[in-house]
Amino acid sequence: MAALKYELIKKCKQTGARLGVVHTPHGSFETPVFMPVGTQATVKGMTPDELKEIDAKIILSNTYHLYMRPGNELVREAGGLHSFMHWDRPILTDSGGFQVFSLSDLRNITEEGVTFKSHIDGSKHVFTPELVMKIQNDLGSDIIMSFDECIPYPADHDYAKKSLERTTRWAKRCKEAHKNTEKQALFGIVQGSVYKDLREQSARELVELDFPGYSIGGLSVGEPAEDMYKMLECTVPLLPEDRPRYLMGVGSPDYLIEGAIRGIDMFDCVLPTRIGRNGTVMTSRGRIIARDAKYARDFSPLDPECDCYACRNYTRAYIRHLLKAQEVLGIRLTTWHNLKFLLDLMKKVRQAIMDDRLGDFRNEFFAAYGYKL
RNA sequence: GGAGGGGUUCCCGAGCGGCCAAAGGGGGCAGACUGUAAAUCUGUUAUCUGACGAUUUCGAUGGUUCGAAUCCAUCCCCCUCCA
Repeated sequence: MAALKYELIKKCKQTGARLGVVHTPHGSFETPVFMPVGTQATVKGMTPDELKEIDAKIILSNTYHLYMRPGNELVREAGGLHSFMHWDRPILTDSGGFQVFSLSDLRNITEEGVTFKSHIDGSKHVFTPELVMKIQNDLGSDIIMSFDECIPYPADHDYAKKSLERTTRWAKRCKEAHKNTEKQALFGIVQGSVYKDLREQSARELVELDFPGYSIGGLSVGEPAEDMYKMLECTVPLLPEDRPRYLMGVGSPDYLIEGAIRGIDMFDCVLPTRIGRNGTVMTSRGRIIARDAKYARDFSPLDPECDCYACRNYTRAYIRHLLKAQEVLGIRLTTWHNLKFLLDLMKKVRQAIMDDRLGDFRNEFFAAYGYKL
């Protein structure tokens, strides 16, 4: 039996967006889904029970970080990542491909793989597709990513092409190295920067390799939103209908809705947790910087339309006070709220697909949030 | 009573004749953050002006000097030690 099954429930008549269910060894989740990021085997500031309370169905963790610390062998000894971190629902692990991008001054890329200098102690490590598979097999996540190169924006066509072709070769090596196919589903990652022909080439090459799901990477790295949407429009139609499509690293409300409209099923992003820790919250009426002085005497909740733990029990004035005083509860509450906000947003997106009105929902949401239509 | 040290912009604290509206912290204010090297980073913080620039600041008052937070005099506070 395969580790992953995608079930298409229905398509929105208004937009073509997909409502589906993904089945994994640790349970199922409805799509489109937002996955909170827990890089170091923890969603910063949240316990697994709290994540369940806000109805998170699947979370993300990271190959590079867990390999560096505490080490994949240790996680395996602990009984795998689920057991180690006390999370029994699905987990997706990223391959370290994003660290190829974000730790660019600490690494060197060759055909064989990527040599990293550890950001922790400077020690040298070589990541190959085979090692990345071994690490993720040790971690035991339900959905694993092939090792890719996430290139910066802007990138010239020539480099983007060479890079995507190497990413395809690495994907092939990943597929050959990955033996635990009944417990862990391996996704290939589409690259190609903002070039239509390259995105199409990448998608075709990966589909040829037949993965149980497909990721779209290398977007939301600084390119204009319009470019990202165009890339989705030319990529998604080339991906098989019976497999989930995962847009990596995307998490602002507009991107989530626009992504769903273009046929994306899965999203992850550090945005809600990071901006929460830095004092910004997303509300039904747009973003607010909760630290700002104008909320010092605002005794209303962060978002009057939200029923999360923070909004049920605390005021903007109190949360602002906690943030200013650098109390951990402050960033816990903003994190909690932001995650609940996005998880609720995706619930509404799924309902709108069910009701064939995602286009209307988009317009209503954009107007309330303050986005341009 | 004697000997010494000190009072700097919201706070702490550097500066010790011009390059000083005054380093550096802190605090305040504002902004950014999108497969997490992030509870981080950036900007700003005398007044007036869009800007050039102008004006008032370094305990107080007077003075020396082309020019003073910086030198001198007097005064007012604070701290340490001795009696």
